[in-house]
Amino acid sequence: MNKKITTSWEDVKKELLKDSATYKEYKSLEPEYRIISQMIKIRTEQGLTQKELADKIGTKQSNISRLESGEYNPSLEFLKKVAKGLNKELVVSLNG
Amino acid sequence: MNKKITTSWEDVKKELLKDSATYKEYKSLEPEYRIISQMIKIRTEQGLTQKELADKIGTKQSNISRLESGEYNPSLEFLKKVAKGLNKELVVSLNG
DNA sequence: GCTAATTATATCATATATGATATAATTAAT
DNA sequence: ATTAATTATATCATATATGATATAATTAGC
Repeated sequence: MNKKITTSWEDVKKELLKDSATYKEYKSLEPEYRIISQMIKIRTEQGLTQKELADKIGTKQSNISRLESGEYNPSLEFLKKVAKGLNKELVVSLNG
Repeated sequence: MNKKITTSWEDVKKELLKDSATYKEYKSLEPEYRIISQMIKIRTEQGLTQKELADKIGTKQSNISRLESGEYNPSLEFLKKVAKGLNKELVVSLNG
């Protein structure tokens, strides 16, 4: 009836990562996380660094990082600016 | 060579309206104005007043009015809340 | 026209986004 | 492994979004 009692750090990390993945998947359902994922994807596809993107739109690398972290609630204007820096158009609409 | 010198108030108003329409058309190209127009349309189609919508999402009528006026820069969260009040999903993405 | 309902505007308090700088942590290149 | 480049985190100052209340203006029903 005994399960393993000692737990390696690797096991812990694996567990943490699983939780993290679940959490991120959960979060990815929300529009703000979807748009952020899309922005990161496009930025990297274009071979842009955060700093380069920041320069293009007149802000700082740390602010791009903050946006991409998904830890806050950006304004429409800011998203529009970033979209422009990626040579994309921001589209916002209602579905359902 | 003379054009009409006296100008009626109606003429002025017509001119102002024309400018206003042009301005609104110009503004409507921007995503924030598109989404706002869509929200107003859906709200009225659903027969909801600003107050009713406000109550549903825990804010005040004046704040809905402010949003619908298009005179400021809403956050993604706020748009999401309003979308939810309209039983819709907010969709944000990059095009182009 | 009068009244009620709805929407718009003004204003204040507060929370929070944004810009900016510094620096830590991570990743890439050699 | 070291160094350089990139990204993440922390923090501060400032601007602005949001909630709230009051009231004006507009619109709808009668």
